[in-house]
Amino acid sequence: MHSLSLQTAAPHTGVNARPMGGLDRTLAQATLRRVEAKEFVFIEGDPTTHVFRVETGAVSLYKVLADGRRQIVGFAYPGDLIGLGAQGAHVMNAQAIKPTRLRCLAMATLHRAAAEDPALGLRLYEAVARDLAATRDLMLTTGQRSATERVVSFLMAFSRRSERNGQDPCDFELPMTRADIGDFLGLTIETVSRTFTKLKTLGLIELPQSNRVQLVDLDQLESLAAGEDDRS
Amino acid sequence: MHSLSLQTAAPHTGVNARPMGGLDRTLAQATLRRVEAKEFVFIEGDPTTHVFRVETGAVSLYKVLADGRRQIVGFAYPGDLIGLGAQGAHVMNAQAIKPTRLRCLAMATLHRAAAEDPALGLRLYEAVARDLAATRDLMLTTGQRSATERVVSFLMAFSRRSERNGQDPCDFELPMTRADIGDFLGLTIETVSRTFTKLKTLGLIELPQSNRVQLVDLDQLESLAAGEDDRS
DNA sequence: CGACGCTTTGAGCCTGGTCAATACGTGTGG
DNA sequence: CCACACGTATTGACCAGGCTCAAAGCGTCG
Repeated sequence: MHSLSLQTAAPHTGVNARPMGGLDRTLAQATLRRVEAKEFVFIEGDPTTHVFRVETGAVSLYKVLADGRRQIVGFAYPGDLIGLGAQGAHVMNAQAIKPTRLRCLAMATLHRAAAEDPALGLRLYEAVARDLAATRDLMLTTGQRSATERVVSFLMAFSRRSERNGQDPCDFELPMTRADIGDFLGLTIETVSRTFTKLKTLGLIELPQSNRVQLVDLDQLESLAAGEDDRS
Repeated sequence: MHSLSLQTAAPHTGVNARPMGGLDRTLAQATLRRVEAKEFVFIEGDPTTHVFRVETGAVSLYKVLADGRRQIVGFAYPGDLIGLGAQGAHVMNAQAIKPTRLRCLAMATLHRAAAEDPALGLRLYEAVARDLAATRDLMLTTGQRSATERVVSFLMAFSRRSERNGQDPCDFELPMTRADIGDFLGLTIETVSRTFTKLKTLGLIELPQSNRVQLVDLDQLESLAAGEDDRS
């Protein structure tokens, strides 16, 4: 059980903080910060002074090219840590996609805590490793799957995440816009939208509102997602 | 300087082992393993018993979908560590792309060494963080860039890597096939090949042999790579 | 020399991008 | 209360970049 971590996940980067032990205690007394939708938590180039844990809300993590093209590399939801793994300066942007509350943990504090609690260092290591695994899964998706496969994979991953959190895996609200989904999956807004409509027409999903999704035919969606790599 | 790592890099996943301190000592006496081209170092699902450091040769790291589509998430070159960050079982395949020698380090040994040398744990953490950064860079490329931009980015990254290793940044040999490059960049063999020919026609590169590349016009290539995200 | 693996090149097609118009929802101000 | 504006989403028509299928080239090894 000293095993180095790594796990599966998907539109869930940012690291899930399941049994975070000592970290929880440390974070409980960390200062709370509120950010509005579209407000930045940190920006590329910012010195990495803090690590944040999302308490409520949601945050998008992305990189941009000089000409503005944007790649969202992950979304962080309640329980996820963001800002880990950056050395000196952040190499991407973290922007809230809805009103969000965050626990702010100074790097210095984190290091102090890690020095006292050797298990904490391992925890952080595992957190980053999990992020890495999620990012690679995403790469497999954006690099190899068709538009429909990508969107369905995304929905299924979100569904699993819902379930993990004890919520309905077949009826959830997407906190992000079509543009966010597109920049996450490497598609345009239009393609994302068209794909949603197609899935609705096929009777596989329902869209009571544009941000609310109901998965109707899980089996068929599963098969549309195509070739869940291996595991599972 | 307890700062958590993260750095830039690109077709260079697998983690570069610059000043690896205690790890070097540990690895120096680790057993050596030779694998032929196309031989596997480990396969998805294998128990993670060892971590490997590439001594000579090159290894591709990839995930596959059920239907065979393949995404190479990185290449490991001499000095790079592979197998880190996996928990219990490997989640991808590591396959040599040319005759390769590896140092094999048992997980148990690694943990023992980490217990004695606190800096080592940090090192491993940084290694994984660097991998994560490289993977995200790659995501930006495969998700947002055009075929030409991808191929040129790839070549430029390879060139930088050559330079880091004290070799000619404008004349190098690609150890991988067109298929590997394609599966790395999310393109087909044909597109990769056509793009190479196009760059040659434009007078930006030379291809004395299909695996040997000479970069002729660095400036123009640089601009073709388009929007180096931010840094730099 | 022939076989095999890798690469290059060609022709045609299709998925997804682009450009553009319209719809929808919410908040604001007259 | 309605008109309007703004941001987001949907839909349509068209286009093109990259994929597919197919046929040669080329190098290497037996």
